[in-house]
Amino acid sequence: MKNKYLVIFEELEAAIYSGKYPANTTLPSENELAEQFETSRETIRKSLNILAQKGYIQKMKGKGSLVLDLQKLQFPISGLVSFKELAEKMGHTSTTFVESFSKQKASPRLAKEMQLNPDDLIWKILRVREINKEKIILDKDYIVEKYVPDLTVDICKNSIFDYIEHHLNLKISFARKEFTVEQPTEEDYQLLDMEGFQAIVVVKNYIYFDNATLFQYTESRHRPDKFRFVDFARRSEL
Amino acid sequence: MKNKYLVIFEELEAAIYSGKYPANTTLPSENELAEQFETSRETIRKSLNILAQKGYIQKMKGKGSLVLDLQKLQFPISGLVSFKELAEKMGHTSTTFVESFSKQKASPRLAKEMQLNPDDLIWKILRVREINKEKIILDKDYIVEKYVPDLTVDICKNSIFDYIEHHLNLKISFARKEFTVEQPTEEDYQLLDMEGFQAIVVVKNYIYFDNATLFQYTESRHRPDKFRFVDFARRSEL
DNA sequence: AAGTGGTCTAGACCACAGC
DNA sequence: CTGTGGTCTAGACCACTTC
Repeated sequence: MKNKYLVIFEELEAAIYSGKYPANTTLPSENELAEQFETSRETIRKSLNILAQKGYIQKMKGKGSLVLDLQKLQFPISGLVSFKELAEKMGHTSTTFVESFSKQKASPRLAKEMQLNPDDLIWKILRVREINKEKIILDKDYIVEKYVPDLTVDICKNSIFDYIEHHLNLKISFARKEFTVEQPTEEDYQLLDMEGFQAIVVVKNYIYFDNATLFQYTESRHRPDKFRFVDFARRSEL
Repeated sequence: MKNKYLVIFEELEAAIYSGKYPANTTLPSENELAEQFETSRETIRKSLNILAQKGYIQKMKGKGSLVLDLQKLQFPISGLVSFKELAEKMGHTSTTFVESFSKQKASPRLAKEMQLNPDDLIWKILRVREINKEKIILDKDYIVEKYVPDLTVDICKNSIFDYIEHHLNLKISFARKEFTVEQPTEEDYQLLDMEGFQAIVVVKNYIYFDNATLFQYTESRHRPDKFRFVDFARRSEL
């Protein structure tokens, strides 16, 4: 935590949460903040841009940086967030069941979808997520073995993301997500508490490392009544 | 279009599309680009950051800016994109039917959801979107009348966004989107070609101006088989 | 006219990759 | 060691808002 602009961003974020800068007031001007934090204006601007991008403030030319109402806007569950992080944020009791766990050669279909060499091995993991005693999510993970060689069932019971980021020290950089709604398969009916629902929300996730290599493909299948995705989007100017 | 960093972004974007910078090669270094475009490195960095945010490149410390494969990643339909823009991008023939169009006092429920004064008037617009001869999307728009006073049926047949941005010259700034899957209502069955589907994808959209005032609430109801949402997300580092 | 945020500059030092 | 991108600075000018 040494980057000045990140430190300042976090201080301002905390200050907004604490009520030091209430909603519908403006932050001190960029020049004032630069003085307060003993830094240059460009650095302050970097911090403010993160606040804006995350939906804390709205900058207005000639006026100032308006603090937005977090209550009103609620909180985006967007970005790359793992099941575990999410469940904890919501304060739910959750359990993960590892239904199957194996290492195998990629099927031709998968090899194509993940752009693998034909002899690359992949981990194939099937997990069921239970929230409040209901089996609601089916996660199918396909992870390139050569990048994440020492996977175990125990790791899968917790967070694979956590293991990759903190134990292997690999940086997850970006992901492409795709949302669709499909007919449930036999597998869905068998493994989840479908309660008569005849649709399933499928989130396909292609996850990339820092160096732009695809290392994981995840298909998350959610019971439709329990699925909710919130996004905070800024209008791109182009 | 006078901002240097935007001009440079667009040139680089075009160059990537044209094949001048093929996938899996690196762009010229920031110093080289600064020379080429006769500008400072910080300005170049602004342009490159937009490219990265949009998924064109991946920056790697010590190495360079890698051009990503657009074919592989496909294109995100994310952000705030109107139905019309979207249909045109996909190359589909599309029609919009304005089912109803009225100005009225906001219902208590809506007034609360949109944080309005009890005597504010709103436009209420019901539109059905037809793509390839199938009625697939039901759009319910609620627009605060005092911000957009002169709405007409003709405008609704085209793009309301377009009207607001280019004719009223108001700046749309950000939106909060929420995706859920629900049971279709009677209205859905009546107005859309539901073909036996028993679920509907509901996208709730709260749209804000530049000055952080909420001016429009839109509920877009999609037939589940025709719904697809793609997102390109960078891992936030916090 | 004074204050605000938006852009741009020319330089500096750092951490990291690769030879 | 050199070259890369990442951070930071101190200043400048501009467009916009407010008085």
